[in-house]
Amino acid sequence: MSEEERHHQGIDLDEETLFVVSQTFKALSDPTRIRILNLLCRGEHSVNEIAETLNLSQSSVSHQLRFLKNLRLVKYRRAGRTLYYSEDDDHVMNLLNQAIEHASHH
Amino acid sequence: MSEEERHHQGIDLDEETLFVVSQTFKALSDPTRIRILNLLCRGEHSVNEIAETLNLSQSSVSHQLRFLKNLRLVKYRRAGRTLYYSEDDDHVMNLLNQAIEHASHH
DNA sequence: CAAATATATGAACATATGCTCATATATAAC
DNA sequence: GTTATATATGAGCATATGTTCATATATTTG
Repeated sequence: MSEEERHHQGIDLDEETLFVVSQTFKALSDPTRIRILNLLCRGEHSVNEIAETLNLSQSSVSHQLRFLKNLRLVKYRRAGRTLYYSEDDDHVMNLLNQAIEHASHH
Repeated sequence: MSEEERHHQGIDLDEETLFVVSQTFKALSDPTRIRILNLLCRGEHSVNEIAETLNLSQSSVSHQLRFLKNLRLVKYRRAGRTLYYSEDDDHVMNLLNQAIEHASHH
């Protein structure tokens, strides 16, 4: 059995894979972060735009964006004093969209 | 724009969808639960088998199985005094396997 | 029924998490 | 430089989470 095939069958996950997977899902396990990522699906937004659109405090949004940035799920570009955040991980966004798609059909 | 199309574009998630999605990912955000689900990918296992195979306490496994059972991610069948647990949500197992597959290629 | 085995459960505890508040930093306009 | 605006950061707090320990429940065996 090859290395790749074993992954599909669910045999002993190594420590690093386990950590990465759990961290990834942890990022998607909070309603606020889901709403932020879901908003960024539509395109880039500044911190204040996110806060106003989702009715969250500026501080809360900034903290969550730092969290998402550390996991490289979002990135930003600066324009003057405004930072425009956007998504930065197609694979994770794909997982999120699959889950939303599945959950919303009920 | 139709209801279905809006989901793909990421506009306002309703409260229930948000809750279901966050709960689903929360289930997948813990290393112990990931290991349990990953083991159940290979077929049904009793509580003690899971505990021994993954080197976890019986109590911890039972608690986590209750968690997973409440979310209908696992089910069980009784054989005497032994309960054999197995996976019960193809969609979520699919999300997990995608993440594992992606993470393990690094 | 009693003893043994498999699993479930509840309390307690330490740690993690997400928010708010206050304040700091950075850029722009004047 | 000073002021205004956009964002970041750190402390503090309440709640959530995962584990262990002790014990309860359920099923089988004798």
